[in-house]
Amino acid sequence: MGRAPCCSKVGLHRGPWTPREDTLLVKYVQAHGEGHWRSLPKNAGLLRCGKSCRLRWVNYLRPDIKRGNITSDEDDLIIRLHSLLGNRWSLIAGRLPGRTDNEIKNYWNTHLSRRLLSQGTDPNTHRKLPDPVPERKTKKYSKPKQRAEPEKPRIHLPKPFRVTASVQCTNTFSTVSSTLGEGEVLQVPWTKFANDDENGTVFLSGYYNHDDRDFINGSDFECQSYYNHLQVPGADGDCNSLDKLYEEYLQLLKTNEDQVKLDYFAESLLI
DNA sequence: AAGACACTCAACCGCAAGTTT
DNA sequence: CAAACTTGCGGTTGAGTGTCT
Repeated sequence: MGRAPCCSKVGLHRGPWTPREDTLLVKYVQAHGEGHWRSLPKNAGLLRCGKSCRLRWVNYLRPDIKRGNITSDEDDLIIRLHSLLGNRWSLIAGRLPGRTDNEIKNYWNTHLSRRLLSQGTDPNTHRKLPDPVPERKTKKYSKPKQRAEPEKPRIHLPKPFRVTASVQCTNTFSTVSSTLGEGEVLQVPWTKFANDDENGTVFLSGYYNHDDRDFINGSDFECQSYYNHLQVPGADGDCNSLDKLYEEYLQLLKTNEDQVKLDYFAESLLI
């Protein structure tokens, strides 16, 4: 598959993964955690290169992978994020819990870019084209059958985040939590104070546990602690951060001629 | 029924950025 | 500080499968 190997990896297994290899990889990562991909194959008894192991884990074996068709809401979000971020697939995937950058990239290339073209929009610039390109008649295609996999809980591991000084505290957890299912991720936007030249948003992630009606993994705790530490004025008063961010986001989309603002916003999404 | 074509997506690559020595 | 190593990203490829003729 793909191109010829860049270097000779004599004796290494290539191509599609076998169930046995998958099992070995999953067991090893469950026991030792992610990382150390270079030494992983040897330790796990796999005849694969570390890169291949990482890719397989990240794009297929991770327990938080969301299988199934991409919903229209996700469609919409991908298009909007792409208009802001371009082909930064990993960033876009970071906003879609359970989706991988590879999946979104594939989906964009096979569905969305074509659809935008047919709607008269340049998929690269998101600007109107003079002449819409008629959509190719797509044949009905159903996904090839995947190996049967046991139902797994959807857990979205939070991405590392950077918190800069002077962050506006919000209490959006309760606002959003009612829409979350067990184990689903919350990504709460925290807007920064605009008391310096930086505009931006920091996304913090956590899990919502309906039984405890609380967030786990410490993110909210850490943030709260951080706020307490900063003693930010109004730290417990503003519950409308999500709304504000969304409005801000819509405004930017409406005025997408203003590339500077868009770039600013896009930059703020960069972790 | 069979071959040609269309389509999807897993897996590959090279490269850049980050980290360690 | 530089070299070596590791990790992650985006672009690309082609095997496998569905649909059409």
